[in-house]
Amino acid sequence: MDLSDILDPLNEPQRQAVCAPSGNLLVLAGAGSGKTRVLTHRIAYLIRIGEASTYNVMAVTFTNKAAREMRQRIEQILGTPLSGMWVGTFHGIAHRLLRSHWQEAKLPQTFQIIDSDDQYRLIRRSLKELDLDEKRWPPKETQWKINYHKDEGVRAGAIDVQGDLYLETFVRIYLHYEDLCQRNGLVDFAELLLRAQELWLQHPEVCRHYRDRFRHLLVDEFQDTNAIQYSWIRTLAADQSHTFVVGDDDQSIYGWRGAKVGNLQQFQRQFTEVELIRLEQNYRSTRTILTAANALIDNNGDRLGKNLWTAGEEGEPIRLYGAFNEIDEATYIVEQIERWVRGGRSRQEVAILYRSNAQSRVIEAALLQHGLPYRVYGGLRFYERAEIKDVLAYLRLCTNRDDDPSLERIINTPTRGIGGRTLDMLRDYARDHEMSLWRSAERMIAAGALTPRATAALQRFLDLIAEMSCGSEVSLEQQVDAVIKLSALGDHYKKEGREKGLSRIENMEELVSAAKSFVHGEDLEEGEEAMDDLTAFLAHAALEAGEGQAEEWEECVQLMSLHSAKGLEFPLVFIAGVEEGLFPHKRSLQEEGRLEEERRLCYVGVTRAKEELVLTYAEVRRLYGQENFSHPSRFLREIPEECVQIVRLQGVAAPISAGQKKGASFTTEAASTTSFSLGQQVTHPKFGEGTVVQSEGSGAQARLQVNFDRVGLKWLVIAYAHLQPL
DNA sequence: TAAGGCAACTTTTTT
DNA sequence: AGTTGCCTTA
Repeated sequence: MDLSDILDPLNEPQRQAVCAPSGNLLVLAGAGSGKTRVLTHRIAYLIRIGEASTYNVMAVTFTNKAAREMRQRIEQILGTPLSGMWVGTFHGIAHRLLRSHWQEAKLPQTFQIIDSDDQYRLIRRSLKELDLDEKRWPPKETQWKINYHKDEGVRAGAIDVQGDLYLETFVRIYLHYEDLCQRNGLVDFAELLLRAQELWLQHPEVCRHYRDRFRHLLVDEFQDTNAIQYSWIRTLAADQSHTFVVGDDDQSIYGWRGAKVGNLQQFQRQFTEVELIRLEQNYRSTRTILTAANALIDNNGDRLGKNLWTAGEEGEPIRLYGAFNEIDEATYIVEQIERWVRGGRSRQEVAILYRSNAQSRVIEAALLQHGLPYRVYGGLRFYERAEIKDVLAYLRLCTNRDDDPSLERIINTPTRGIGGRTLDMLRDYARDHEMSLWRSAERMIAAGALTPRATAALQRFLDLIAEMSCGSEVSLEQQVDAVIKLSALGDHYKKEGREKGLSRIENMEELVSAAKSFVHGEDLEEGEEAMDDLTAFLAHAALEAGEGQAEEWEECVQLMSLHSAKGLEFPLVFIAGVEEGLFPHKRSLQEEGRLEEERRLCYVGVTRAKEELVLTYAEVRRLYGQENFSHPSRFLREIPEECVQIVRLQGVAAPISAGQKKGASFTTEAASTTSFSLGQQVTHPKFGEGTVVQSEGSGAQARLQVNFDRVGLKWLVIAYAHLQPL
């Protein structure tokens, strides 16, 4: 048997992992150490040597993108399509199970998946129905709490309130929400996993079936699994499956949303005879970058331990630029990118990373000013746009009339004379008679319980939906098209103003073509043919929200948060805003363990860089309309000096003219022969070194505000302060 | 019913 | 600063 195409591209530890005998394996894969390669080659290997067929393998990832890539790469190696193999996200696979076993899972066959926006609306509705004040029960927080419990595998009924009034109320909300979902046939993201887990536990015969089948389980990014995901895998694996887990505790950055780094250790303890393999050879970054990354992460305790190394070159030093303000910072970054491009390199190779999305604005402005094309990751995705969600709501109502949230969304969009009064009456009726809004509308019309005007408007709406639900005779594409035409959403959005309305209409057209190219049923198994095209399309829309922008991303500088940069790599990386308070973020300092997570985030950022890394911070940053004075991040001190080249322009005022409204590059000649300018480095006999950040007054009263490295902000009268320019 | 004004937010994000 | 959701007013 020829295994060379699978094994030759691997180094020793990688090969060990790929060829390990069937058992439980934990691969601790450092950044850039070829984790995906190991995963894909492992699967290819198992199939090639006949240890498993595609039918026996389940591979789980966190994102659809990762799942797609994995499938693609394995197919490439094996040169054959992978039918029967389950490769997908936790949620995607759970969904698939629930579709096949909707009865055992106690779901209606037409159940639909709701995204967090839909969930938010449902929770607000629950609060309203329970007569609870949103001030006391902020919907966002309540939503977070419910999801937290679900992620921990805890149902409302399982919470012991112990006479705690607050907790008791929370449980009432949680219960009500669960009830609402059940009655409407709706399943939120966390519910998918929880239901799937309960399906295993309550139906051992179902569980046994899949256990026998999936003798090989592979899980990517294991450090990101939460409690329910872990126990789901644990339940499925039992002691019969071989579980191959890949992760990196140093890249765990999602603790704040319930991910448990501890699951890596837990896996080691709970699964039988876990072999541990470390991948430490890095194929991505220069030695300098790795030295910095290693030193940085070494400040975290409680690690599984790992040291990245490379056979490659030392490379350029990491550059550190201390900007005067965020505008100066952005200008510096853009100038450096221009230099890079002048040197014959491509814009696509450059990424600008930041801790919080709000930072992108200033950088975008600078890029725009210099005519550099860029692309910002994050933000609203395709299926999350209002107009798309509107169309989807119509479609969902076509499949399931009892979907109240969808009905509420579009009953008066576009406006058709069904106002708040009518809706309130509908809601009351629905609640009193425990039925859906749709049925209530039918009944109330029949009973003549509404004004003639409202009755007519409602009837028109009911007829409209009936007209749209032409059933399975027409194609998916035609149905989507019909909904858009009949709903008159186009006209509705046209009123919204030229630019915006036009793009919304384009998006709706895009949805039609998405429906056209949507193929469902390629890889169907027994019990799955029950799902019709429309249901499958709606599930797809909910589970895969789509790309941020479908626009061309060639030759663009990439802007994104540090979180979304995980898993990517770029020859030139900027990390902007490396300041105390911003990175590490001040809100992470309150909570236990969050600082370590921030450090891991920094580690992730640093290890994105292949060739060059530039870190920047600003002395003054305007954030939320407030000027903030800050200090370089502690993380900067944790990077060895010999890796870093400091590029602050000494003794010369930073170029602050751009956008600085008043006092641009002022001087204070009157008080002293020495002049100071904003951003200038100075030294004080008592306070040490600092930066001039603000000025006030003139002549003998002229004062300067200086941000000192050691003692922070001070106002000083120039005439007495004995400041020396550095 | 629709528009306009005002107050209250503002870490990170996938499914 | 800029957005977003809520409430008032026409």
